[in-house]
Amino acid sequence: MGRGKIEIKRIENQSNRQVTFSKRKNGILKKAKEISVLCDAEVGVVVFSSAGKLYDFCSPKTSCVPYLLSRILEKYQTNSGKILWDEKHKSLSAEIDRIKKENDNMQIELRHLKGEDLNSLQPKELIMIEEALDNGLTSLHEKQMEHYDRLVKHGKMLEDENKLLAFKVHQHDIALSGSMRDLELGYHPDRDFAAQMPITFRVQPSHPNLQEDS
Amino acid sequence: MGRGKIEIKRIENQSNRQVTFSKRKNGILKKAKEISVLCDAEVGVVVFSSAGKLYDFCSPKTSCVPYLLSRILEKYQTNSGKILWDEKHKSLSAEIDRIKKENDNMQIELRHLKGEDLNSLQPKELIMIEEALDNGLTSLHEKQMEHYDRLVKHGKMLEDENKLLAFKVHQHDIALSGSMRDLELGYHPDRDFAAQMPITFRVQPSHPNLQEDS
DNA sequence: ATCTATTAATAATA
DNA sequence: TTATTATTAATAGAT
Repeated sequence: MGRGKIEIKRIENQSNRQVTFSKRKNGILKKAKEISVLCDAEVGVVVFSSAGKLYDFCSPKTSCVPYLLSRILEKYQTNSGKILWDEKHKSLSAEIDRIKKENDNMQIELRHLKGEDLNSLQPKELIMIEEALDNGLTSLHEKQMEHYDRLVKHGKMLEDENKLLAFKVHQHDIALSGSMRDLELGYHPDRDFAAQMPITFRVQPSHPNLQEDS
Repeated sequence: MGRGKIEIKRIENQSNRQVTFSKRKNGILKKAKEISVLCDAEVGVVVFSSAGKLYDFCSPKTSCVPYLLSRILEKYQTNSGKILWDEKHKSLSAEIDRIKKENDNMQIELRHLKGEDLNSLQPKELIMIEEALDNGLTSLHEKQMEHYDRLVKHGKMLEDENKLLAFKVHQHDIALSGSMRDLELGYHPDRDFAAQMPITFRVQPSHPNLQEDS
C-alpha cells in the first residue's frame, strides 16, 4: 500500500523510519478508534516512538475497565507487568501464609486441649497438656466460685430489699387502716413499729446452708 | 476499503459486528506488529471483544505494558493504584480478614480453655468450657493410660528378652567351660539346662507393684 | 472460511 | 511534520 511493496523488517534509514512511524502510528490509533466504535469493543493502544514519546488510544467505556485490567495483569504477571503489584501481592500472600500457620498451630493446640489427635504426642507432651487443662479448670472453678458468690450475695440483697419493701407495704396498710380507725377512735403516734411487723417479714436467710466468705 | 464505504458508528447487526470485529482485530494486531518491527517502536495493544475475550499484542520488549495500563487508568481518571490493588487483591484481603477472624476466635477459645479472660463469660458459658476441659482430660488420661500400658508391656518384653539372653550367655559359658572340661573328662549331652540357670536369671517382674490390664 | 470489489493506508517523494 | 499520489493492504459484503 504504497509506491512499492516493503518487507516487514527494521527500516534502516533513520529518516524513513521516522516518517513511517508517524504515519503508521496515526493509522493504528485511527484503527483502534474505529474498531472500538464499530464493534463496541474495549481497546487500548500505546505506541512509543524510538525517541520515547508516547502516543495512545483508549476506548472511552469505563464499565469493565477494572475487569480488563486484572485480565491484562494476569497475562503479564510473569513479565514486567508484575512490577505494578507484585510486591503488594507478595506481602499479602506472606501475611496469609503467616496467619494460616498461626491458625494451624492454634487449631492443633485446641484439638489437643479438647483431647483430640493425641496419638502423635509423647507422654511428656501429654503431661504438659494435662497441666494446661488442670490450670484451666482451676481458674475456671475460681471464676465459677466468684459467680456463685455474687449470685448468692445478690440473692440476699434482694431478699433483704424484699423484706424491707414488704415491711413498708405492711406499715402503709397499718397506717391506712389506722387513719381510717383514727377517723373514729383518734390517732396514736407512739405505737411500736417492730411489734406491728408480722414475723414472716423479719429478715431470714432463705437458704441457711449457703456460706458467704465476705 | 470494502464493497462499500461504511460510516464509523456502531454496527447494529450483531452478526456483521462480530465478523467485522474479528477482521479488524486481526488487522490492528498485525499493524501493531508491523510498526514495532519496521520502526523499532514499543507497542502494546489490547482488544476486548464485547463478549469479554482478550486479544493483545505487545512488542517483544514488553516494558511498555505497565505504561499502557497506567495510561489507560489515567484516562479513566481513577486512582490507578487503588483500582489495580482492589481488583487483584480484594480476594486476598478478604481471605486475610477471614483467617484473622478465625484466628481471633481460636485465640479466645484457647485462652478460655487455659483459664484466661473468663471475666466476660456467663456462668453457662463457664460450664460449657468446664465440660470441654473435662472431656479433654478424659481423652488425655485414656491416651496416657495407653502410653503407660505400652511402656509397661515393652519393659516386660525387654526383661524377658534380657533374661533369655542372659540365660543363653550363661549357657554358652557352661558349654564353653564344659568343652574345656570335656577335653579332660568327656562330654555329657543329657545335662538339665534349667538346673544350669542361676536363680537370678529366672523371669521375675522388675516392678511387682505395676499393674497390667491386658 | 473464502472471494473480490472497493475503500483505506501508506511508501516514496517533495 | 504535511501533502501528493501511485500502489499495496485491508476489509465489507457476499458466498
